[in-house]
Amino acid sequence: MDDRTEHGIPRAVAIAWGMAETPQRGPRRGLSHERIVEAAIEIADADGLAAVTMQRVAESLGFTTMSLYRYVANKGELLTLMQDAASKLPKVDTWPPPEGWQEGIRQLAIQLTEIYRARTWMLELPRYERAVLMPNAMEFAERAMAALEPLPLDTEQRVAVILNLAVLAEGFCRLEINLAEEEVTEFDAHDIQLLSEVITPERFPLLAPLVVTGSWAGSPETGHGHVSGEFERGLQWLISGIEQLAAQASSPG
Amino acid sequence: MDDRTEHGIPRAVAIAWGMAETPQRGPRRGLSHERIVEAAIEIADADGLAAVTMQRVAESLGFTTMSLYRYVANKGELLTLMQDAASKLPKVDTWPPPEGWQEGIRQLAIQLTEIYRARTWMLELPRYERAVLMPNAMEFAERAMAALEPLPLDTEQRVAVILNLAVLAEGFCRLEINLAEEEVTEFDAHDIQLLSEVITPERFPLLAPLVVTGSWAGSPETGHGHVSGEFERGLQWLISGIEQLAAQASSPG
DNA sequence: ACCTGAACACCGTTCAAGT
DNA sequence: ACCTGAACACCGTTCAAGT
Repeated sequence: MDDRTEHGIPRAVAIAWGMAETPQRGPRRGLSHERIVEAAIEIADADGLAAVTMQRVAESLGFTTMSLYRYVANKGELLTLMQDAASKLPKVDTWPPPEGWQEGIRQLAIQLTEIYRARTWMLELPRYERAVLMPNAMEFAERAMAALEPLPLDTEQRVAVILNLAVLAEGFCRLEINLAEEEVTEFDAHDIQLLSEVITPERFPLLAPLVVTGSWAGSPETGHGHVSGEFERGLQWLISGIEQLAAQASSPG
Repeated sequence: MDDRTEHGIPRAVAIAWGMAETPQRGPRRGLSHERIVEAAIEIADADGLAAVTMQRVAESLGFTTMSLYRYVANKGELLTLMQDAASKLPKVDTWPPPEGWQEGIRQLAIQLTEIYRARTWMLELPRYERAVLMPNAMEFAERAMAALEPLPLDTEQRVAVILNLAVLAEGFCRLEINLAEEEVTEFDAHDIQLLSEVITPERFPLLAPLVVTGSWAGSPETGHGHVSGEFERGLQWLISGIEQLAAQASSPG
């Protein structure tokens, strides 16, 4: 099975949109794309992405490993489908929110971070196991477009807002998880003492003091080491940048 | 070999700073951390990250696979070391640039994207094979701090700028590579026709028209599909956000 | 058309042994 | 202390065969 359809569209995109025909004739057909993806996500949720092997996914469904290959060209395709399925935004009663486009932007950003934080395995997926044209990525973009509608921006500007929003949210989640898992967690005074032998004021005049005080990559006990404050600032800069642009656009000259 | 030192510092960090003692006594010692990392990077540059196996790295150095494990606790540690070694910023004559902090910020962002674009395998590294305290990450932060020095910001604000800068640059490189490799490259009118059957104006009233015209995930022939314009906008929003903050700080009240 | 079973060509990593 | 050689416990994926 090739991982492209007869067209330029990746097979995973076609499957996600339900465009990959799975004919009804023949034996049992106990399996389906949906069931396979669902089972894989359950395993990732429970035991992490490394636990998602073709064997284990199949086993959890009561089928042979090889039966999966009738539905999926390779493991990467399955991962791409998992990524999209896990990206489903929460239902909202009214959209965009009446508080204004800034609130809409902010809510979308927060919803993205909640998705990633609930499923950190999503940020462990290989870079290429994602596609722009998947249903839930489109849904995100559509909601963002709706929130931005009252603004006097051209298409490219709107697209830029959406991409920056997504990049910021994902990037800071990644950073947050890295910091939580890596060095920072178990830092103590002794470690900092040790690091300060190489991170000297001579070599890092501006940064060395911050490392010592814990302001840079600091430990949780110093009140740093979480990065959500920096994310909110970035979001605010994005929003005020858009405000400025909108003001220019509506009063030209 | 454990992947932590006796302290909370990850072994990879200690190695990168030259704090992991490799005693001189004993047989040949033909190997070193530097040579191993260098060899691994050469392989990644030539044949991609997937080609970097312990066997191939060792082989390219003329040693047994297992000899590597005397220097590196596991493959992940090697990947972390590769990440940092490949993150070396270009030498600059004068820093920060005399044109002002905005130019400094911009130059740093561009330098980051050039590093990633030259070595796309860096963006394929698993999320956890990165550490904040590695030498070249520190060097980046130090340069950014130097560029920001004239500004009346507090420490947390400066840190926020640096993190947003890094997140933006990396995120857009990732996006750019995804778009180049994935669906977009080989899109034609027929594909769009096919997609427009599921991406309908009913379900995606604002986005569907953009997909048809190629403004969203468009093909190169329509002039879209590259994302550097959106990155520059984000960078500009970041910069004007900082300008605004700085103006507030210097004229309080 | 759907699923199975056996086999292949890899991985990273262990362990005990050599010098 | 440094390196080797053989072995282990996995992977994803192929292929030919069953129903």
